[in-house]
Amino acid sequence: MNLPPLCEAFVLHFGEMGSRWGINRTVGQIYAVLFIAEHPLCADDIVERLGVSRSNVSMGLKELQSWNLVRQRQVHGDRREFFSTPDDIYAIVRTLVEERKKREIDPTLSMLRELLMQAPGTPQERHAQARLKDMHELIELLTNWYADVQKLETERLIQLLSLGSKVVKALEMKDRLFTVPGGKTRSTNHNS
Amino acid sequence: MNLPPLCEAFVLHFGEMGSRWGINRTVGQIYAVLFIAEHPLCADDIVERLGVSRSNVSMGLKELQSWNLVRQRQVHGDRREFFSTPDDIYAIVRTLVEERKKREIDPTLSMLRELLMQAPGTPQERHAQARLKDMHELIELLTNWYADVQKLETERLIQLLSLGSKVVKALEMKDRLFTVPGGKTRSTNHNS
DNA sequence: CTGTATTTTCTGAAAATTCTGAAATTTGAG
DNA sequence: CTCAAATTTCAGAATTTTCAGAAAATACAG
Repeated sequence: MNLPPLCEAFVLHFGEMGSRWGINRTVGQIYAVLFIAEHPLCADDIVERLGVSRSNVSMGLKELQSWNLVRQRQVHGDRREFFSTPDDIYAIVRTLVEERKKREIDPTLSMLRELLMQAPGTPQERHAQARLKDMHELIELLTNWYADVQKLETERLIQLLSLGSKVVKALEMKDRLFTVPGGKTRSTNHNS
Repeated sequence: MNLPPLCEAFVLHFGEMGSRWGINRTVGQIYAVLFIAEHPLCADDIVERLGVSRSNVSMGLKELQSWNLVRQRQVHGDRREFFSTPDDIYAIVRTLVEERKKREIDPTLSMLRELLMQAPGTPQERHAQARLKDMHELIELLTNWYADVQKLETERLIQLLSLGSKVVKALEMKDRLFTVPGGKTRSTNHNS
């Protein structure tokens, strides 16, 4: 691997981590190299840095593009294609979450919905449906939260995340302010 | 696979999904079977339902236990060991997040911290460190949010998630209430 | 302690995946 | 259009993962 030690350490770790996700090691490494690169790189730059075959890099880049995690760029006066990751790391995370949702959550949600429509034939199926219903509700709660929060501009999102659970206390205070003294505390609704 | 159609569909899907995570197909299926089971199951029950080898089930259960995703239970007057998933699906998700954090995020954070301590030798390394710093800050923001929110009881958590981004508006209102008219709007701080 | 039920570990075979070099295709300059 | 540079596809080799069945270990009743 043709990289300074610090870069190499990062790339190796990222490769390992990648393989704990569905992504294979090389694809993870390609991404890491692009992430820390000073300029967009062409495929042969990556070959040189990682010491893997040209075809392997080609496949890896194709995979990363299918995830929208790398963009293809033109360098003036150069016929080759160059690749880079977005500079904005928040944008990267948004993409990552979006894509994983699309590939893992959405299909699961449709599966669950479909199975919940069926009439259970046995007590075993009836019980299974009850469990599936719990799972479905939780996933809906989470995806609705995500869909909502995902619309915020980064600045707002950071604000929200920084607050963490303090939000709950803040809202209690607000509730107290707007609730008739002695009346029942107005509960927050549970819709998206 | 010896299961009613509805259960089988769920188990198969879960197995597929499992293999997109690091988990292998059979382990995913074992989990699914336990998740929808009416009672705790012993290893042979799982063998019968999934039609895989006894040894495979043994390995799979061991793996799931290492993730704290299944618990081992005793059935009165039976020498065999039985397994089940927690009833509370929120608890399940908490465990899942906790374990993934432990295995993926925490090691990444230490790696990043370590590399950020090093003195960059080349401009290339200097630039890499800048990128690593961005990544480190974002991960810290997210894990701090998680650490904070994770402490909430489920009821509160649901409340918080249900609100989604409406929280931001609510807080703006609160800010307005407590800000001196004409003064600069007090910004919310960015610490955990 | 003995014998049986149960679980775990081990081993090699089968399956899946990752990866490479070669061949085929695409792209664009001249 | 022609040619060379660049990229992609492909077939099979190398590697890794998964899996079943055998063997070993463990637990426990009597």
